[in-house]
Amino acid sequence: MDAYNTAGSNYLPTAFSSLTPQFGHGTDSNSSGCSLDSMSGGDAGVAGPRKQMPRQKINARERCRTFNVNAAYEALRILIPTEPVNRKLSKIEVIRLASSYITHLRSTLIMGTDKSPCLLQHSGKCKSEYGLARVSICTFCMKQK
DNA sequence: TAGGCCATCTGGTCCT
DNA sequence: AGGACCAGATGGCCTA
Repeated sequence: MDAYNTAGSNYLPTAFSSLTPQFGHGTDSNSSGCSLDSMSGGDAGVAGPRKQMPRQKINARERCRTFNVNAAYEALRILIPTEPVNRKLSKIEVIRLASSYITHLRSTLIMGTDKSPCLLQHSGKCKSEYGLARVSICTFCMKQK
């Protein structure tokens, strides 16, 4: 299931390999280290023979956008506890684990304990705010011993 | 080698 | 009109 990990650990985006992306503080989506000036370089030679000017610009902008998306992923990624600690999560793992981690933290708040709060909450004593007793196995509860 | 993950390109759509 | 966003296609890299 979660067999995919660490695969792209040292995967270096070709267009950004020279940029040394400033991951980490990507809360500001506009200023997270991507500028068109620095990346509209002369690649993208795929386009037609001559009319590549507008296409290059669009491609560079899209690369910039992808860069910002990845910065946001990275910002989220570092908030998620992993095992081992430096395990690189894929994007889909980031989304899924962030979701379950938020649920876990919310259960911690509600139950007032960090000892398997999700299991306690779903054991029947306490239902969610919507009255639904969700049966789920919390990765973060299981991790604690 | 197959499958997973990813970056990039590209065209379409929506918004300002 | 130009920019932002999105999804599909494509090809490369990496691991089992």
